[in-house]
Amino acid sequence: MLERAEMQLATWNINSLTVRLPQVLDWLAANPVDVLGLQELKLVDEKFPHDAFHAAGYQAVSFGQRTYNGVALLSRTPLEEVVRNIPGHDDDQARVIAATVDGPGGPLRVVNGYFVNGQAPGSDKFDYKMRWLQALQEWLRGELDRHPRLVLMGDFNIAPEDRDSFDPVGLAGTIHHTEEERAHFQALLGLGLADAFRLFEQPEKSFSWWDYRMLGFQKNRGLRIDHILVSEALRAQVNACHIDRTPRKNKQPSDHAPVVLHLAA
DNA sequence: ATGTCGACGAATCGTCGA
Repeated sequence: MLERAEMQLATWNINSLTVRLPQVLDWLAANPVDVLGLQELKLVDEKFPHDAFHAAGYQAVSFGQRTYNGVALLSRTPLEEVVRNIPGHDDDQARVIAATVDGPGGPLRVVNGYFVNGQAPGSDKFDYKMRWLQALQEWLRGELDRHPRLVLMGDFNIAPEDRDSFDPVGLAGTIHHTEEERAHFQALLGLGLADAFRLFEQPEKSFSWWDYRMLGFQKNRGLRIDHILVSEALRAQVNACHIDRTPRKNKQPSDHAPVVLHLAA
């Protein structure tokens, strides 16, 4: 039996799987990761393209909804113990899917989330974001007890620090940048999770999202809001973490770039 | 503040969300 040198996981907000399926398949062909978490499917489970992913070597579990939100996990190996949304937290928006996969050194719990955007501080949507983040944190506390080897990935819609924003001064206090959102991000780290991207030296102005407007990508006016957090039990196995900007250069790109995690076998 | 997208309904654009 051939032993894999490494396991790779990735997260990508693809802003409509209906539109972006060809790009996801192209990216997987060039980047044959073991696990991929997708956000903003914007389609119902009945329309999820299982056949296309299966042909590419992936099985998938999805949690979709019409028009908005929707998340999925793709994996080369079986996805077990699938959980949809935050247990005990009543929510009519499809934002979380979690599953257990075989990992290097033992099973790996993968939690994939499309965190609430929150629109603007003071809005009802911001209040919902705060409640959602609180519920996530409380659920993850137990989830980490049950599954010490855990990865939390997704579109967090939070720029954790000033260096994660193209304009930390001008955008101070606005959505993605508020103290309240950043406190929630720190609370997740306080559970024993580490921001895998920051375990390594990274280029300055590394971002994962750029507004479609105003030539955001061309001017690198972006935010780092897509993250992969790893539990303490996994930390020593993290070999690398990087953002792949290449799909953002394509025609008809998602506004987000994939983030990739390398785990040592 | 926003020149872009994408989904939707019911128009071939207006509205919403991001």
